[in-house]
Amino acid sequence: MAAITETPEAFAQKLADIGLRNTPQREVVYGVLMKKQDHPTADEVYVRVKQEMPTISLATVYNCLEALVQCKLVRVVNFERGPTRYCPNLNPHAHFHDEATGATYDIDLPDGVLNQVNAVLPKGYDAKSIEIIFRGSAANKR
Amino acid sequence: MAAITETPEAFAQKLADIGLRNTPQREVVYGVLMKKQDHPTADEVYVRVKQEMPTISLATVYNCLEALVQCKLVRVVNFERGPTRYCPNLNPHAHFHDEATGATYDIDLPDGVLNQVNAVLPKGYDAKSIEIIFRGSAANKR
DNA sequence: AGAGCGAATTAGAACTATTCCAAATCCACG
DNA sequence: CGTGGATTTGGAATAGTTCTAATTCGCTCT
Repeated sequence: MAAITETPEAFAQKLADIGLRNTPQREVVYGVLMKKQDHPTADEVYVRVKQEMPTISLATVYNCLEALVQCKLVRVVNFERGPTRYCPNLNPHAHFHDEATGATYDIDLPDGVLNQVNAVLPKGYDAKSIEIIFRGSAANKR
Repeated sequence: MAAITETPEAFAQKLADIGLRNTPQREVVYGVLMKKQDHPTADEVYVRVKQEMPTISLATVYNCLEALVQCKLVRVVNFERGPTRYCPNLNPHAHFHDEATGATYDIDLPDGVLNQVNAVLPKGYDAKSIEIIFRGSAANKR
């Protein structure tokens, strides 16, 4: 499931919270991520954004993605060699990587599971976030 | 905990299993990984290996690491932008990434946990492996 | 409305990690 | 001991990302 859709004001506020401005470019980049939640690379985002805003540069796409990550509207996903991917789903979830197709699916995580996993940490370790990645095959999904 | 130390014969056999030869370079690279289990990058491995075998090339280090990954003596670890890291610990374990120091620690995983985590997968998903990454701070470790 | 000013954007250069390539070398087998 | 396939090597090439310097944008303060 997608995160709650942000109003333009809430979006601007999230940026303002960390001292950044809202800009048309940042809105469009965020819009593109929300529209199709498939963990695109920066390059893929660039291609999609250019359809709405043909003058945008790749450097700006990187800048916008970084801004969105900073203000916690987007998460970065790095589970293999190769380009970083971006994920606007903010609910607690794991990623399932289908090795046959290369597709990535979000797996919702019930509250309990993260606590159970967190419990394996020995004394002295304090985790701020937990990331879980499955690899395997997914039968006829999407 | 480290994986059980391989005998040279068992090491050669693992390679042979997938149709690769043993070579001095591959032994040295593996030895370096076993000696200091700190998730080095290919470059770091290269530096360490050169002390024992000054003529080795970086391309060969990449080749050897790839060979070791193929025959499952080493795991690749990719949890952030930047160079791939290599891990010779084959026991089921998670990784804890200390954001303050950049250090990575292995966290042993009791059997039950992986099963519990696996149970969150909806019908149709079949996971061959599960990777768990913690991020946070570790008090006075190592 | 206009000036000033820091933030954001842009294009392209630079950089890093990795892979590719072609030539030289090694090694197992007949 | 010669042949063939695998491996190693150094350098060139590539992919993804970050950096840089110049321009533009858009508040804020008159």
